[in-house]
Amino acid sequence: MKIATFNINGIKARAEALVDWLREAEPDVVCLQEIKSTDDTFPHEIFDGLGYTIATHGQKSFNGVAILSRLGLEDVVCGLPGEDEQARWIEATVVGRRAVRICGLYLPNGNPAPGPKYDYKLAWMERMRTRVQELLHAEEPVVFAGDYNIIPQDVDAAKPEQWREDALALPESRAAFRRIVNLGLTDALRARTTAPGQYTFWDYQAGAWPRNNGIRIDHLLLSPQAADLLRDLGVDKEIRGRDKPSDHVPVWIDLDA
DNA sequence: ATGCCTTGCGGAGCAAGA
Repeated sequence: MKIATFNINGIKARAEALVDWLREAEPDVVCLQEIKSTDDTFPHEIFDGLGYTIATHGQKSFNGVAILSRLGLEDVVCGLPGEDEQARWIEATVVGRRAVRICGLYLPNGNPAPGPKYDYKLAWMERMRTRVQELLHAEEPVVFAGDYNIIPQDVDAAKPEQWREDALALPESRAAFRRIVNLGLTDALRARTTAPGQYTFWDYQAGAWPRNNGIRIDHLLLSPQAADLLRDLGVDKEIRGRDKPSDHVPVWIDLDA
């Protein structure tokens, strides 16, 4: 079961590029972030003939998450428990040979820090931690896939000094991320390699892509039962060099499920 | 240097991203 996460940065602006990538990569499940679309205006028609079932949790202009699946989607839940005006979380169960709970998330950016946006980020992460804890009680395969807006360690940035005061890398942000991971999750990429340079985002500005000034902020965290099924992982980096790309690239895992 | 791009909204220039 190939499961990908991709911050698409506007589904309407990226429809053609997304379909091209789907045809090439053939993922079974895709968690999309920043669809920047309501459920009503989500362009379902661009996926016609590709065989995906789609669940969306959108809002006007900003944020918005969705899950695409070639294996169907069951028990869809939108949003973390508690009130939230921002569409950042969606869950569904996908059944292959094994049933896998998929959580697609778009964690708040949090800049500028300190400030109300940073407070919202940390509070959101605490709400996520509670939900992760609940889901882990089932002792089943669960995948938490998305744009975490967290640079876990200095090795995950080309120029870590540029991010010292940033909400993506502040010690309190990293500690909140570790509190989630330490519930028993595996960072799928770090289970495969300790190598530096595994970036998933390059800013549009200041020639970040040609200079390879990237950061790793898109992650797939696995429950113990999902980690036991991990067969392969990849970052589809070449997508970033195409015309009109998202500033993020897809990250995927293959589970023996 | 809160800009350097890019998208959405709406029909000009902001807000937001990271």
